[in-house]
Parts: sequence; C-alpha cells; structure tokens
Amino acid sequence: MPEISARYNPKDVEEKRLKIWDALKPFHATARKSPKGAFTIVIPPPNVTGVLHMGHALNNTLQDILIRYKRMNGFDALWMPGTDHAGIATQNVVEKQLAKEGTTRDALGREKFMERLWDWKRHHGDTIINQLHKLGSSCDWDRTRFTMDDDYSGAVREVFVRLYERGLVYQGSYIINWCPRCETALADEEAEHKDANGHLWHIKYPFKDDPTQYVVVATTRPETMLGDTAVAVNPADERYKELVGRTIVLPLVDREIKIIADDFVDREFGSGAVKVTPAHDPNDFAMGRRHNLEFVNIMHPNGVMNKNAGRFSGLDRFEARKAVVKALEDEGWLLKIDPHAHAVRRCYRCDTIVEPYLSKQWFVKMKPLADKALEAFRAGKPRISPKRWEKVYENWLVETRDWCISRQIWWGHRIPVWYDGDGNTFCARTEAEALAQAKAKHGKDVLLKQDPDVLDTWFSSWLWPFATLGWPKENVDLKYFYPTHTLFTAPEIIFFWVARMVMAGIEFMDEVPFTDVVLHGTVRDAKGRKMSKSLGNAIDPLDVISEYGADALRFSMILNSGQDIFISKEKFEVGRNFANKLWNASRFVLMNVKPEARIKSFDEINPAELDLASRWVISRCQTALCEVSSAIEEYRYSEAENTLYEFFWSTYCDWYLEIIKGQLDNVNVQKTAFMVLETTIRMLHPFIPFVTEELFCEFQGDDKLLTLEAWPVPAAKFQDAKAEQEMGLVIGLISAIRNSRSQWNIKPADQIGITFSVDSGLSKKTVIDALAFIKRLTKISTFAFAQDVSGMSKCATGVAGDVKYFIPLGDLVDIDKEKARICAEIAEKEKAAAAIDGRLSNEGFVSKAPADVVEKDRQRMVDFRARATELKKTLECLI
RNA sequence: GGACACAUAGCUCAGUUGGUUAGAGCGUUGCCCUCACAUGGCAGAGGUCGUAGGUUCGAUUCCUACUGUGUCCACCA
Repeated sequence: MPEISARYNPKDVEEKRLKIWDALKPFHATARKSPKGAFTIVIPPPNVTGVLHMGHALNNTLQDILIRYKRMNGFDALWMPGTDHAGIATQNVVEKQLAKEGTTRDALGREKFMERLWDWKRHHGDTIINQLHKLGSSCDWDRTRFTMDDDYSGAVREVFVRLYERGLVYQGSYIINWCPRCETALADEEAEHKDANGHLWHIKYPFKDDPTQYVVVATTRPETMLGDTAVAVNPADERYKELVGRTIVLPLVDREIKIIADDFVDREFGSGAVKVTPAHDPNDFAMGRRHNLEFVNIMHPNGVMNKNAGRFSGLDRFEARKAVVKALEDEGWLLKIDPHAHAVRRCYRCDTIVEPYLSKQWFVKMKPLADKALEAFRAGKPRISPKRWEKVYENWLVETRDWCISRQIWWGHRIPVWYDGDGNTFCARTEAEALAQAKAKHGKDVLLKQDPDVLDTWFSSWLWPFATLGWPKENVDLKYFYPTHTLFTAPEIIFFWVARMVMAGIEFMDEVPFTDVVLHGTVRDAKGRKMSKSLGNAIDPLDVISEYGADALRFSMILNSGQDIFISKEKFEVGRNFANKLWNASRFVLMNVKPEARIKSFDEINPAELDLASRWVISRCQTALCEVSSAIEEYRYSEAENTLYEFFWSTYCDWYLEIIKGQLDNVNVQKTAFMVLETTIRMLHPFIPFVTEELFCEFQGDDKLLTLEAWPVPAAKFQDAKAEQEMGLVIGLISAIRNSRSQWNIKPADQIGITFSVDSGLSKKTVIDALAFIKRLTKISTFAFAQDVSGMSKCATGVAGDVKYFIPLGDLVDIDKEKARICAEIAEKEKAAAAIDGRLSNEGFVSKAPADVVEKDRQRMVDFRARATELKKTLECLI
C-alpha cells in the first residue's frame, strides 16, 4: 500500500504530472504513425497580450477533452497551439508603457517602436501559453506558433499577393469605420453596435432665392452638416416634388447646395428630407457617387475638425457638435430637438465611438470567396453545432460586404505593396521582387516606397489551420494533418474568424479547414453578467487552480456547461470533491485488492463466478462506457461527465463498494472492484487528466502514462440485464428498510421479517446475496424469512421469536402502528388501478396508442391490483 | 427594425421521435465523526413543467398567440 493521504492534494500531483509530460512529450504528434489516421485541432490562438480568463479555460478544456479522447482512441492526435499578434491590442499595451515613460510611438519612430513591441513579446508573450499549459492542455507544445513568425508572415504575404493577382484585393477610397483614438480603419465586424440615448436635431435649411422658406432635415450628428453637399428627398414624395433642383444655402457655412431626388430616402422618417454628407456617412457617400456630389472632409483622423469646418476647426468632434448646435440655435436654424434612441458604433478594442470616415484603404472582395464558402456549407461543410448557429453563419455569407484589411498601425504584417513616384503599384512577396517589377516597367532601377499600413490581424488568423502546418510549403504534416477536425470557439468570432478561415481554406487549400465547428457558451457570473475585468466580477482561473486544482476547474466548468455558463467560486467545490472522492475510493481499493487481483482486462473475470452486485456493477460500467463514448463524440460533454459522476459516485462508491465491504476476501470481488475503477479512471482521464494519471500510475506502475493508454472497449458479454433488474429490486428493498428504519426508529437488535413473493423473479442465490447486502447496509442482523405472503403471518406472530417488523415486498412495517398506512396504500393502489382501467376501457386509447404502451399499462394495472390484494392479506395477518 | 434561443424544485440544469408516480447536483431539514473519503454517509421536505388557447384517447414534450429573459445581426438620417 503506497503512502497516500486521505485528502487529495492537487497542487503536488499537478506539478508532478506537468513535469513528467514536459519531459516525455506524450502530446507530440507524428504523421503516419497510427493506422487510424490523424485527428487535428487548432487552438483559437489567444492574443499574445492575453491573460487566462474563464473563457479560455472553458474553450481549452473542451478541446483538451476531445483531443485526449481521440489520442486514447489511437489517432495521431495533434493539437496545434499558438498565439495571435493582436495588432491593435498589443500596440495599445506598449503605447501605454510609452505613455508612462512620457513618450509616444511617433516620437520613437517606427523602427524603435517595433523593437519595443518585439521586446514586449519576448518578455510577456508566453504568459497565456504557460497558463494554458497549467490547465493541463495537451497541446503539441513544440509546435507553438505565432502569427508573426517569419514563415507565417511569409504565408500572409503569399496570400495577399495571390489575392491581388486574382483581383480579389483592391485599393480604394470609401467610407470605412474609423477609430479616432486608435487612428486606424476598422472592419465592419470590429465596430460594434451599442445602444445609446441620443438626440435627433431638426434643422432648417433655407432656400437661396427665398431665405424665409426652408426645408427641415433631421440628424443625429449635427456637426456633420458642415460637410453637407446636398439635401435629398424621395422622388415619389409629393411634398417635395417641386423642390428638387432648387438651391439651398447651408447655414453656418453658406455653401450653396442642391436638393436632389434619390430612392434611398425614406419618406416616413423625420421630415422626409435628408442632409447629404458624402464624406462622413456611408449612405451619403453612395448618394454622392450617384449624383456626382462634392466630398467635403471636415475632420482630421484624430477626430478634430479641420479647416473645412470653418470657424469650428480645431474643435474635437463632440465639442464641435455642441458648438454647432449652439450656433444653429443662436442663428435661428434649429427647429427642435427630439430624444432619439439609436445604436452607435464603437471600437471593439477601445470602445471609442467610431466615425464613418472617408479614406483610402485596402479591401478584400468577399463575394467570390463567400460564394464558395456558401456552396461548401450547403454541401454540409463544415457542420456547425449547436444547429441554431447555422442560419447566422449562412446569412453572413449571403450578405457579406467587402473586408477592409488595412490598418494604420505599426504592429502587424506590413502590406506587401510598394509605390514608385508615378503612382504605380507593385505587389510582391519581397521588396526585391517589387524592385524587379519596377525595373521591368521603367527599364531602370527606381526608388520604391512601401505602403506604410499593416494588415488586419484577422488577415493572418484566417490562415491559421494551414499556415501553422507550414503552408505554402508542401510538407508531410500539412498533407497529413489538414484539414483539421473540430474547431471549438465562441460564437462572437463566427464572422471575424470562422467564416473567413473557411474561405481561406477553400481558396488556398481547396478544402474546408475543419469538419465540425462547435460554438460554446459565454462564461458569466452567478448573476448572469459577462465576466470582465472592468465589472470586477471576473474569477481568475489561476486562483481556482491554486485553490481547488486544475482538475476541479475543468470538471466543474464542464459539468456546468449548458448554453451559457454561470460560475461562482463555490461551483468549483464539486470538482474538488469529486477528485477527492476518486482519490479515496482508489485508496480503498488499493488497500484491499491484492496485487494478483490487479488485472488488465475484464476478460480475466469469469462472469459465472460473480455475485449479483459484481455482475451488476460491471454491467452498469459497460453501459456508462457506451454512453460516455457517444456523448463525447457528439460534443455533449456535460452529459458525459454527468454519467461518469453518477456511475462512479452513486453506483460504484455508494452501492458497490459499500456492499462488498463484507466480501473483500473474495478474489472475484477484488478483481471486479479493481477493474471497474480502472475503467472509470480511463474514462475520466480526458476530463480530469492529472488525478487520473496519478492514480493510474499507482495501479499499473510509474512507467505508464495514462495519456497514452487505450480508451476502454465495451465488452458485450458483461451486459447483464437480469443482474440489473434483480439488483434494482434489492436496491429498492434496502432503500425501503432504511427509510422505514429512520421513520420508526428501529434498532439493530430488532428482528425483521422479510417475505419474497414466489413470483418476484428472484432466484434463491440472489436472495442469499441480497440478504448479505441488506445485512451489510442496514446493520440489521436478524431476519426471519418466508417465501410467500401467507408465511408472513408466521413472522408476524413470532415464529422467529419476537419479530417486531416485517417486510412484505419492500416495505418495512411496524405492526403496531402501520395498519392505517396499509389501508391508505390499498386505497391508493386501487385508485391507480381504476384510473388505468378507465384508460384501458377507452377505445381511443386501446386502438390508437402503441401496443407496447397499452400492454405496459395493463401490466401496471395487474401489478397494482396484485399489490392491493397482497396488502389486504397483510392487513388480515396483522389483525 | 430583422433573426434566433431560452422559460421545469429556492439556485443551476437533465428530461432523447407525445405514454407509468417529471429527475440530478447545489442549497435546505433530520440522523450519523461506521476503521477510503465530514471535500463523507443515510433519510426527508420541496414542482398544477411561464400564461392562454389548439391538436390528441393522452401534452412538460407538437402548433398558435401572449408575457418575460438573453444573444446575434442592422446604412432610417
């Protein structure tokens, strides 16, 4: 018996296992090693700036469960880890550092700033990876990738160039989402809609030829009027038909603008006339193009009004708003202000209100890519679960708009485009290549300037499933491990990342990059709020690991995972307690099972030699195994855990271990106790890898790694329906005794009579087994038996001496007190039987209900009546 | 404004093609420190399955409306 303490200590065990895994590298995947083939998962790369939060913990536990399960099932299981350079987020972090030092990135210059960024990455970039490691994630750590690794960056450039050559990237001036704080363009998906209570300002716009007459326009952003170059009305709007073509003098600015007609205008909204600001609104931009309007940009990139704003120049956009409103009011142009609830777009990185801004950016033409993805999806690739996300995904593909991929920041992949002085563009993999192109064009060497912008971070992450495997180089790993299998991720990034990965996979690998996408819930606090640092309601997974253990964190988290996951600190006690229970049950088994009974397989047990409880527990174990396997395959992890929890704790510990305490000298019992536990530990390993492997080593020797052991195979010959049924009766009997005992305060010395009716289906051997269990579990040692109801009277009248209680078919009865109760039960059973009788005499039921249901009902009625009859006899005996 | 999801015990959730007396964990109450485990054991209490209709012999389950909650999407200024 090894030295194991009564209380499980996760800290020591987890540290020890991690060391062993680091040294032996059991998670390293090698191509073409297993006949079963590859099973690949790529991690959704966390930001390098990331610090482990509960969302990561959940996401990675899900992945780990599956990859460990597949590994145990003999696949070449690869879980590819890595991090994302997170352009804006990372740059923000380092810029904050600079601010503390009293400097800025512009003062530092691009080169020095990049050095600082790489410096930061070297020192802090492994934080999240180390934390994932601590969680027990069985990634192939030697392959850890970073989206700005040299070869990965090569892949990014390669993709850009290919898309450019295929006409799928283009440069152009459009209204994009602009973050004035980050001073960069954002993709549509990066500008989040958030509700806000704003105002709707109604402004009078006077006619040139008659300043006393005016049209009214309504706007939520009055400062943009400074850039108005038209007023638009709907061509079918009778109110304004006559006015189209007339000239208006724009208040405050005195610019002359025309009234135009455009179908876009909604007659119902506001006054039916809309101010047109082509440089500051996407719709107005489109109208501006249609009507050849002037584009007046009134704002600097940092959100401060520029010289086009006239007397308002130099004001920040929100100060300008106040000033413009005040000026309009002062000059009599403001008609009214209505409160107006609407959605405002905010930067997903810094929450600053995004400005629709006209600028020259690079875009990916999405339609051709989305169409292929759509086609694949309609052919079933990838499968998405839960299914309700399918429509969301599909809709996005249908409605997708072009993707703005250039960012005016420095941390990221520089756009591989160079310009000469004459406005020519050279897109190339390297500067040398670009220079060669330029030379070919000009016939001589020319000086080129690279585009200063970098690419959207997602422009590198969308290549993750194949760029991590070495693409564009052809190699064995890429061929073997691609496409990957299951992608676990949060629904938030279904567009950012999932859909785009599918497109890239199809475009560059001719294959959808994963077969399954599993979208999991969001981790919330007990009150249902999202966990976030700013709310102060976040629970740090690392705290949980040090207090309860990584196994406890994983187990509790998965057990709680329905849709969204509500977490509070106490919830992790379940996992801690479970690991402790497992530890102690194992300790008990190790203490009582002799080495020769520590068998390797159920095959070393002969079912014919087993007692009832052992046949039962093995059968239940097989059932659990089948359920757990299929639950894992179908991503129903909390159900799998639930099954294991229930089987191990209730079936194995509470019933089986308690029952066998009197028979521990029986080698078959020892074998069964051991083998069932060993199987359970194997099944639990994907969920709680640390404690299970530690225990496995206690069982099978230190040289073994459970991680590399096989998933149990169900053995049909141990499925034993009869044992399950008989044991069900026995369990019912014991429960009844226990119940009555506490109810009537029976003492161990009291004698109890039991009758088994002849037709109960129990064999004599079973009854003998059962008696042993009952004695063990009830601590009541003296029983009197009779085979049928009539025998009961003998019990009752004291054949066995001074029998005070007896148990007819499962009910322990105090003779002196229980006559009334029996009467009540008789009435109840008769009533139930009558209800069924009524149903059975209903023709609709008999003719339309399935035959087995009718039969079951009939049987039930018979049972109820038999029981009632029996009780009546009992009553007679008692009298 | 559009789409979707959810509503079952005090709390968090199961409930698998409609069919016995609707389950579990936590919490709670009572009794047990029984030599694997008090991070434990045994037993109990607690639900007219959101509301109103409909289909059916029968509805927690299917349909409709409503109410409430949540999520995603969105260029009505």
